[in-house]
Amino acid sequence: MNVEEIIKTDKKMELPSKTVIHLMLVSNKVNETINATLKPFDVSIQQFNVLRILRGQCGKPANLKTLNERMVTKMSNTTRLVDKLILKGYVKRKTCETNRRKIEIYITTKGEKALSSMDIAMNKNDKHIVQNFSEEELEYLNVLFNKF
Amino acid sequence: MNVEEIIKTDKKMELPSKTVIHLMLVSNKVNETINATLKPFDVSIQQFNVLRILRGQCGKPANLKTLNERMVTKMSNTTRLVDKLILKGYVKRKTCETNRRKIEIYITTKGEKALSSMDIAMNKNDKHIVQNFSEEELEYLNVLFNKF
DNA sequence: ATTAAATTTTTGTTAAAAAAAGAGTTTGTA
DNA sequence: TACAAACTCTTTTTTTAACAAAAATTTAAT
Repeated sequence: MNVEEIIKTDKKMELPSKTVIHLMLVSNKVNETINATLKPFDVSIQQFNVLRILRGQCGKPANLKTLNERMVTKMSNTTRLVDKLILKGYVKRKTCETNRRKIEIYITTKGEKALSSMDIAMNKNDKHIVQNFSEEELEYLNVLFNKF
Repeated sequence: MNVEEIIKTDKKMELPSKTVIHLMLVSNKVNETINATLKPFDVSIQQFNVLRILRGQCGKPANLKTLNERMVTKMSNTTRLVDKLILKGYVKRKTCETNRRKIEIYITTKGEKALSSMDIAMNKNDKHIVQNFSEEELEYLNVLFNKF
């Protein structure tokens, strides 16, 4: 992937702008491979992320707000995103007893199993995506990412 | 932005997976700022990109296929994306005389003017996004991006 | 010259995302 | 208690994207 080649005509581009465009190109490319990887499982990236977050809760439920803070999508969409996961039987929803505004969301056994097989495919894809990096480069890339 | 903090619970995550997630978080964050920056101008990121590509053509028209090769979206949507820009008076469409399958797309003077003011806002935003980076770090980040 | 194939763009349909407004619940304060 | 404000979630509406298929034109082959 080479930005210069893709953004041929704008020669006078400053480094910050170039970097941002480059970032977008990279993330679009990566996103495509992730979508393709998850396609056989019939879940979106966001749905996959929710499942992972729920598993990370280790039995403890997560409410919508928590999910949202750890995710990218907008609150209003999280509701329906969870709806879809419920339809698939991957998660369960239950109103919190101590604060009835809150909705507690759990991953089901079925959800955990599905997630396991997704993980295998995703891990393979992740490795493929960064195959041109050495371990040191990856470590440093993560350090740089923290500066955003 | 710190992944560890956001993906708290998954301790056993491998470096490639961690990096990919980190990338997604960063690009989502950056995307949000870009959307916010363009919002006052009432154009989407994609529309902005089309305008930039057209300006880069230096008077020469671009057809839909060319636009598409330099963009992310699907062909079928590029048609409608250009429709929106025409409605705003930012671009013009004209069928090619030598090959009437082709549609030539030009940026208008109004479009160029609008784009100029977007550029100022976007450049400012780009600089803000990478404010924590030194120039060397940015250069190296671009080198690393080329490895994807 | 006709027909088949390829190219370029558009249209229609469906699903997903963004934005804004709304409903129910709790908390704090007078 | 009562009332306002804050919190959490849902609903509705509008945009945008994805996918499949069709339309229009050109190219190539027989």
